[in-house]
Amino acid sequence: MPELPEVETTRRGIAAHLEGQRIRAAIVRQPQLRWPVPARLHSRLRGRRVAAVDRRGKYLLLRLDRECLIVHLGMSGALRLLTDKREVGRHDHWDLVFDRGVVLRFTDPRRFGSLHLTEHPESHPLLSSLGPEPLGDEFSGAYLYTISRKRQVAVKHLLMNSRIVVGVGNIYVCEALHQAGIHPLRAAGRISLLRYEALAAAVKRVLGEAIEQGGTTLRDFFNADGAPGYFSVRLQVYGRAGEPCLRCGNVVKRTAQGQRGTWHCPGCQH
DNA sequence: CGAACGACCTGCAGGC
DNA sequence: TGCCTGCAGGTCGTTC
Repeated sequence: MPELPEVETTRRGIAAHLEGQRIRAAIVRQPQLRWPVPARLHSRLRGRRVAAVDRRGKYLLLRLDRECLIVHLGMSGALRLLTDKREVGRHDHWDLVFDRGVVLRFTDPRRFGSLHLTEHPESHPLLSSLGPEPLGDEFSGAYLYTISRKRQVAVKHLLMNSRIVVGVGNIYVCEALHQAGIHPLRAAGRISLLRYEALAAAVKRVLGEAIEQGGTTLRDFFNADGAPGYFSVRLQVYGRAGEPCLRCGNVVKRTAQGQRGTWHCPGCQH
């Protein structure tokens, strides 16, 4: 499900409601996620106050007074804020219960999501070797150009490597490469600085616009209020195999790159 | 070191 | 109707 815009949409949906609130209970129904949920979560969290809700790449950081909860939504995960009693579904794996009946509920059919509790998130193994944020100043055409020299990997895979840059998943990498006119299979080390500047700008533009639209809902993404995102209608290539390219009119192609689908326009991406 | 691939898990659409 | 296959927004660990 979620790439950076969906995670950021979730963060914005829950932050103001949770910051300053105390956790009254933690309920774990299914501890077998991508990694086992920390043991004795309830006793470790009860009474703790949420100081802030931050994001690093696709990880949400619920900063408590001392420790930090690291939440990843995996492929199909979502967090919702519930303000009234709601029936517990088959994939509702954990809840954090706050005052006045407010519940933060994690739902994840495929269970690729995760929950960690740590005192030092910045040095946590999951976060310590992440690359720069795509919307920050460190991520630029010059950065991509420098880091990609002599690398044979396809540029699509370079952008999806979280050590290079975080938060760029399969939807938005296809969209950004299309906007920049770059073929997804092109070797990363054989792309000019000028084209990388166009690509970095495209990444920032597509992610920024998707955040404005509340993310992309393909099947099952919903925000903290249970509403879908509205970026789907703006997708230019992702999922549009056989349809005309909206820029040049050629037929959009779907290919397989590794195990995953890649969509591109043979007419305007080289 | 870089690159390729399998692994984790469930749900759904499509073909027969 | 039911069974099978392939596909789905992520990313870690293993192998070459």
